[in-house]
Amino acid sequence: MIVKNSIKRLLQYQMCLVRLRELGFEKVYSYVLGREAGVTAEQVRKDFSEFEIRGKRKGGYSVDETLDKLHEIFRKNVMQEVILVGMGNIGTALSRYECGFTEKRKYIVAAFDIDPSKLKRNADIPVLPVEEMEDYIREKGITVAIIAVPAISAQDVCNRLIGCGIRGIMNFAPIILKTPPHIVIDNINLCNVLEGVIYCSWYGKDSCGCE
Amino acid sequence: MIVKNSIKRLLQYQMCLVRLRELGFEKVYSYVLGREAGVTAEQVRKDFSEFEIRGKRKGGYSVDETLDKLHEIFRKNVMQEVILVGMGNIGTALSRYECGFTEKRKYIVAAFDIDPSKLKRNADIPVLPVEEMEDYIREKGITVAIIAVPAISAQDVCNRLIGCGIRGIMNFAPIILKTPPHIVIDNINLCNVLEGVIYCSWYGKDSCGCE
DNA sequence: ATGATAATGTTAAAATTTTCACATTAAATG
DNA sequence: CATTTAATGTGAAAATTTTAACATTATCAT
Repeated sequence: MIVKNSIKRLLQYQMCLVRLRELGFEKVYSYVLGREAGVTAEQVRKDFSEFEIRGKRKGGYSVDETLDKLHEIFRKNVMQEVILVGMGNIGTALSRYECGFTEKRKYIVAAFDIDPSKLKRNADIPVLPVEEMEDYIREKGITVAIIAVPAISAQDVCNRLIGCGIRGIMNFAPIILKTPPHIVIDNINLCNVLEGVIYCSWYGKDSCGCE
Repeated sequence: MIVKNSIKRLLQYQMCLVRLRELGFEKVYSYVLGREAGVTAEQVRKDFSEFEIRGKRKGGYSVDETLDKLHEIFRKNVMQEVILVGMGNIGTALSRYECGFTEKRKYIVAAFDIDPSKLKRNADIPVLPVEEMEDYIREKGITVAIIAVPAISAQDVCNRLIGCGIRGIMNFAPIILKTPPHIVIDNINLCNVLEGVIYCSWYGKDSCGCE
């Protein structure tokens, strides 16, 4: 299962709205938000319509009300606990990453690694041996995981995660994981993203479609 | 300008083919490659058709020939030099990241940071002060950059990059950069990706569209 | 050889996504 | 208070993307 584009845009809008609020905006028009989020005004209105976010016919959208609605949609009030598997370069960076714009909440509650030298049971985000992974997930009722292990072991890790109740996976291993259809997965292949940018920057507009 | 989906899939195919070759495959059928890459066989054939990658009516696609074609499309023989701006968590991880599956080439040739304590002029990937960024880019003729600075300074960095000839940007700052239409940009908002996965893992299939 | 088979390649259809157009309505203005 | 204005909200159109169907052709078996 793949995350829908409209969901991704909604998250963009959320991010933009937080920033606009910081800048003192109390209301925002679809074309302003569109400009900020890099989409058309029509797209903003259509997306908002789909999720029943309403504005005022002349006055645009209330920043606060819209953010409230978005926070509700994305359950910002509920604690979102996520585990991280693999404390290599990417894993370590993620464990330290604080997103600049969205409201802060606790994301990663524990990390797991196979390498004994990386374990840190008492750190802020404890790094535990992978043997304890399944028990931890079951005990805490975790449902979302980040895979940041080498490609060779990613499918195995994935299977184990699904086996103990994980339903959503953000995967950084450069491999397409095979999962049952109800599992949500987002593959982020950093090399491929870069290659795509390089390709399009060479071949130009026509080869890459839209604007 | 956004990177087209078919380009992204082509890169997936490339990755899968490298792996299949390592496993000893000499030819591959569209449905096998589709399975590996997480798409349908028709999609594979359609994409290959678009880029004039041909197979044999019964024998499938030659792994080597297809990879040659893909390498040509993505100019794997040409050195692809990229610079990195911002040596925080993400930047540092990227500077150390070796993609597991695609052929190795030199990607990041230099990094830039504003913090004097992070500079390392003689490292494998030198970390230089941002003041030297423009000169470096112009001198070496770099055209692609990775932005991994805080959101607050990302637009400024972006403007400077474009000003000295950068045409493609992979952006990790949680903000939509405003760029002229011919600039290629791929925004990777890690928090939003995770939020999207969390959302869909809660609300399930129907809310996230396709399979 | 020759026919059956099993894959590709391509054209058409379906589905999805985005854009457009405009009716609607709240606010501002005189 | 009526009129104008400037935004939203939505249904239809357009564009894009994906899927299906099937004609084509290389291979394999007899």
